[in-house]
Amino acid sequence: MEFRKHQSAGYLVNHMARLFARGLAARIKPMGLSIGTFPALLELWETDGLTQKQLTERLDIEQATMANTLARMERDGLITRKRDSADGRKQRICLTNRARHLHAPAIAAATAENHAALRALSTDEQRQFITLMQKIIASNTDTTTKDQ
Amino acid sequence: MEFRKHQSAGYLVNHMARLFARGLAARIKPMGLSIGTFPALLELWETDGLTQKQLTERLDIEQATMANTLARMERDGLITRKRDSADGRKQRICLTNRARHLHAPAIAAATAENHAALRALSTDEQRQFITLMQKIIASNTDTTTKDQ
DNA sequence: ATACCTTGTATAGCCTGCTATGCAATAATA
DNA sequence: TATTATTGCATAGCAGGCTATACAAGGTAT
Repeated sequence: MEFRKHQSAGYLVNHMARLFARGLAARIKPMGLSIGTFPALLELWETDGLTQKQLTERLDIEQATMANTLARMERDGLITRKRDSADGRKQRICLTNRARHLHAPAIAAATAENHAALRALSTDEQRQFITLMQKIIASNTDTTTKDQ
Repeated sequence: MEFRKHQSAGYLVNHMARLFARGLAARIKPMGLSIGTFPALLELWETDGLTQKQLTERLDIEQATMANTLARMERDGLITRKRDSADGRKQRICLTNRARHLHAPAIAAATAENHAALRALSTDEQRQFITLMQKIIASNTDTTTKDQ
């Protein structure tokens, strides 16, 4: 049973994710943002008016998690939710002005955190790292029913 | 503002961590374990009777998080907590028989999950990936006051 | 038209992470 | 020795992840 945590991918991935989360949280807290909203904001900055369903699919997040995240975002004045006139089940998620104005500083913060977190790696190593993660994610994600 | 999530280390790390967590959770659920207990169990399987303080330092987890995790572990019959006779503030964490017997199957589950999650990578790439993560974690961890 | 199925959200309840705070035991100092 | 500081743990409260479940809106089928 020679299991060494520092050689275990799962252990390292978890630890690394907590370190990234702490770092980004500290950077975006001053602008009133928390990390859970970030992925949703990224999607909405690119295409406003997405459905909750579309967000869950694009972000690989469970529907219930997204519903709760959107509730907090609405509470914090980042989004508004409007029922779709054509299909009363759907809710269109729209950014508020506040959220639109946070685009540039939030992206800057995320970029800075990525840079800082990877500072121990050379440019080549950083590229390798990204590529390896993309492979891992692709092979562990069910793409058969996503984002059609 | 050309920010692409699939090129962002932070985004990928978060997604990857959720995938690993889902995978391990599914594998250890049948034995009545959840992922939050795993790091603590790893330490205790190696050296039983550690203090809560020692656990938080070795796992880079906040004290409050560890206190809650240990409370769940005690509730679930994985550990017992005994006050230290020499220093009444400290609590020695000891594994129950149940936890000791879970060692082998739990390690097997974690090993299997690591293997499955990395199946898209060659042996060389897996080594590179581990090494890169170790570098990132080391450069983002404050080692000045840890584990003295 | 009625009954049934599917789809999109919401809610309840839990785990795992965090910060902030309280408190008891010990250590240090005036 | 009495006071103060430090140390170790617990608790409150929240964010963000999950599963299970409820429910209303929209389709389908008889």
